[in-house]
Amino acid sequence: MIAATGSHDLRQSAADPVVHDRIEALLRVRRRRYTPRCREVIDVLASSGRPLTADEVAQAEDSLSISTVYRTTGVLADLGVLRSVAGVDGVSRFELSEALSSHHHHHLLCRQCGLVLDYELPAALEKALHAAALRITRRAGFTGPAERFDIEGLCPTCTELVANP
Amino acid sequence: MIAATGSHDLRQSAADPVVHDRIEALLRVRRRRYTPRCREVIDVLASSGRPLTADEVAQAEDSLSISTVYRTTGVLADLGVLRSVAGVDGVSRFELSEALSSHHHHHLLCRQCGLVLDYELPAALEKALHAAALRITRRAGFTGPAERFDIEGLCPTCTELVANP
DNA sequence: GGTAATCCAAGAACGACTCTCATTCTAGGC
DNA sequence: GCCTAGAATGAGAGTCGTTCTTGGATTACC
Repeated sequence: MIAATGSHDLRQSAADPVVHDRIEALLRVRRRRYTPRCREVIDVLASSGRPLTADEVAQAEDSLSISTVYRTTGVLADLGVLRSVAGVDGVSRFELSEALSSHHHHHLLCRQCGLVLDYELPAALEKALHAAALRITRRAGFTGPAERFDIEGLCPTCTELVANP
Repeated sequence: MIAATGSHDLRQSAADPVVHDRIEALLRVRRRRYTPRCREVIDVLASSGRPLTADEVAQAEDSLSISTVYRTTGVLADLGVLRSVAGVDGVSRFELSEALSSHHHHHLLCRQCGLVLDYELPAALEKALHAAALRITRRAGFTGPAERFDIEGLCPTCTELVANP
């Protein structure tokens, strides 16, 4: 399943109330408040069908300054609420962690404009990949592995632009 | 197979003469010289068992200034001689393209220090992944896909550091 | 209501990378 | 071997994404 194909717009719905509750609980443990700014960052990311750059998050909400977005995403990433996605354009993007968004997925990246979309793999293939990743990390002495099956290509918009410049 | 496990040192051997010849031919078509600096960049990358940052390349050869490394790697990446690898630390690393290094591989990344190592997947799994990637990109309207099965974790050195700070 | 902790915005600082420009090198013609 | 045009080089300035700092605003808790 592919989210936000073609156009680069954001979805309309905000984050599930349960998601907010879980994040608030996590923050409480760390003695941090679930502030309006923090909630806004979560809502923007939850309502987008794809990982967003700090700049995109700040643009989506007038009340969010760029430094607030960076600070908040940093804290939330530390807590495991957000995941940082390294794009091919050197700009990092943020998305809700899989534990909160409740669907395991990988990324489809455009090597021209840096767009990042989500997709899901068939369960059988996912299982085989996971087993292979475990074997490989163990052999290399790595710990705490997480695998990513990223696919890089040209998005429809950039493909069109290359064909008809 | 894992290259350069544990210690982060570089291999000793330089690039295969055939590799140099092929790169020189590619550069000639573009009216560019295969200069000593350019050759040094290739040698450093070919003799390393893992992708290197621009800084690491410059450090490996006293005669290479950082701007020369960035300029040269840019040209060589355009030609398809080098591949740029986006690390988890936001620093890009370079390696010989698979066409030249003649082994298809993926990357093992340390989320702490950013180290990138190479590894190879069993052929059967590689084939299944490739087929899945084709299906997914076609459905999303992407073109020219290239898939990457990156595994992220803590390298042995960083695992040790976390255990005994 | 008081106060201590946290949050916030603005802007400075930082670092990776790119660009600029004066100098050096080199291929190819004499 | 010498000349010259054009490519390559290195130092340093500039750009841009990201992080840090600071001083004031807000909030939780008493």
